[in-house]
Amino acid sequence: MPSSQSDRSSAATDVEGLALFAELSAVIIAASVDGPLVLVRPGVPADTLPAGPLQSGHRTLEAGLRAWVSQQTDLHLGYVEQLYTFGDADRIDMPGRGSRALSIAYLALVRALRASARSGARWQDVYTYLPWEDWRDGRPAALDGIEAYLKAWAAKSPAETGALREKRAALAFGLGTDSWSDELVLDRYELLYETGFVREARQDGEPPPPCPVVDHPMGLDHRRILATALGRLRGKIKYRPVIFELMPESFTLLDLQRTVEGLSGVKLHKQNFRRLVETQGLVEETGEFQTETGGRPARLVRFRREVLLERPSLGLRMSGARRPSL
Amino acid sequence: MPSSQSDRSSAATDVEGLALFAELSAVIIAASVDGPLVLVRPGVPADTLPAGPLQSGHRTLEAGLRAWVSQQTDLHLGYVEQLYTFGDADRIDMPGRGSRALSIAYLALVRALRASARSGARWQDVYTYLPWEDWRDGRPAALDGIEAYLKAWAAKSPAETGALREKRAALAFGLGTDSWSDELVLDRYELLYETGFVREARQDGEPPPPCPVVDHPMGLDHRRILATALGRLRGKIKYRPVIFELMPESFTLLDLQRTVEGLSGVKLHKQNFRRLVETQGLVEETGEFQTETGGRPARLVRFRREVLLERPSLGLRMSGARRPSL
DNA sequence: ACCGCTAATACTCAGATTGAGTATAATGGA
DNA sequence: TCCATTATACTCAATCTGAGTATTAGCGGT
Repeated sequence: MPSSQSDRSSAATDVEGLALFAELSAVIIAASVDGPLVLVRPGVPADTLPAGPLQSGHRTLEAGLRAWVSQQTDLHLGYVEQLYTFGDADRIDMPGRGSRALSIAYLALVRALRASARSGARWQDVYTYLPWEDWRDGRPAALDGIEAYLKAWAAKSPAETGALREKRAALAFGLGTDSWSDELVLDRYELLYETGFVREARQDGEPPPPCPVVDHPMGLDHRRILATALGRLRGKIKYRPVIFELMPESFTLLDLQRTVEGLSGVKLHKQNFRRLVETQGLVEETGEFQTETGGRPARLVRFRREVLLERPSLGLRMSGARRPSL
Repeated sequence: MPSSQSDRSSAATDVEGLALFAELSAVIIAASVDGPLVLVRPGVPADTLPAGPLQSGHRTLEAGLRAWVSQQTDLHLGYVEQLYTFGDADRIDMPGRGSRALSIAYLALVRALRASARSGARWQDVYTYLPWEDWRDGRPAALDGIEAYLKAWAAKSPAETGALREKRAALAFGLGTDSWSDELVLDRYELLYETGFVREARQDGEPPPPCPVVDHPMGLDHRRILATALGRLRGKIKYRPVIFELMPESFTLLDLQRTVEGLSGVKLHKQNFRRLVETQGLVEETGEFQTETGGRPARLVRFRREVLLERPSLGLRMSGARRPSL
């Protein structure tokens, strides 16, 4: 029986007796030419992320996660980072009084794209689940419905809170302005959850929004976890060279740019992007060329691993993030 | 009995039967004129952070944390954010085979400084526990010993790994260069842990480093948690206006600067700091003045809360972080 | 009333960084 | 050979940054 090891205050209620269950879940991201992919286990009511319970054989949480992933997918995880621990009492319907399911979510980046047959896991476009996050081809169509829906939601409440709601929505979705903050993924998701726009937020029988909703179903709170992961990753690539965890050994600068664009969901200014990569010294030439470019052949470069031991904070600050022509 | 709710692969070992115990712990930070303070429960072998077990009455993790803190300290938490979940099997000596203690750590910022009598909790200078992190009065004395110790540690291993170790240490502590990265708190701690410099990393009987070690004892992995919190906070104040969670209703620009300097552990260029705060529109005048400045009276300002609803990413980018005269 | 001390506030300026171009160089295919 | 296409090089103004200098307004003492 576990008991408090350092608590000296008087706990009013049950110090013992909460049956805990911890699940390790992983948002595994890979890059494709069309954008970021996430590994899911396709399921009948909804897709889910690879996950498994924490076991006594796991010396560390990360080791446990790696064990589950290799058991379920044949994939070797490179970069792994802890994302967030979810533990609301209602995150799983009726887990039973006195028991609680925690979910410790991790973000992992992989190079390979071999979907494992062993488990039936499959790579899915990240934006299948978060279609309003992709601005690479201009304003996402899903935003029309969302914008109207949020306006109605704001109008539905008294003036005071209505104005506040309006502001929150405007901030998260850049309404009214011409600025889109790529990192606010979680803020946007939570707004859509709060308003009942995404399906997992609605009770049985509650009507869907009057506009086409394109949120491919995900189980439990997995869409929230995915949103957390995407937001974190979009932030991280700006100050740490994690993007290279997704790239093959050698690649062209355009490959790199496409990968960054896919993740951050916006188009970048090509010349400035190269300038940034070059001046930061993030890559070095391999001496080889990629000829199937459709135009002049491109130098193949590789990540300069030494930068990890030179300056502590180096990433792609995304200068020249430009709005796709409104 | 909890059981996996979404697992379809064959778990090799015990899917059930791991007795879990989750502790909610809090790094509660407040500002004083001399620098940041952390709330601790002074203890005999070592100080510990306020903490308590997750209970079934806690609807959310954050609610549970707030409940424990108000029970133990009379403090009202304002800003709260989840930090990290620690769960290595060996983080507590021998919790028993088949049982595991998780610690879900939170960072909280408070304005008030009333240490609660109810629990005997006390405010302590953050740098009591991490003395090598404070560069406000020039290079911290503790670094002399650390530098020598790390050099010896690197030399102790074969050339190959030795060089790597040297680089890692140089990167984290800015050895050789004149740059100190305030955010690398956790990297530095982990290096000191790995080398056995901090006392909690040493087995019984293992000799302490040959230099004076000034790491005031902290229980369990609480120093690691504190390091995580400080690093996160140092990063966050640069792009989010969280610093104002530590400030009183009205304050002078110098008060604000001192608070930022205390947290980030470096001195800033005064004129540029003000320029930044002003151009970002982070504060507004109250019309009143602070006269006990020792010189010309200073305007009292307050945080412009509206900025939270204007631009999404606003903080004190710490331009003009200057090295204290080496 | 004046002096000197201290800190607040205002203004300056060169160098670096950014955002947004234009210009030129190699390919493959019609 | 011309053309479409992409890579790569170079330019330039606007802005941002780092580091100053200059001026202002209190206080305490004489």
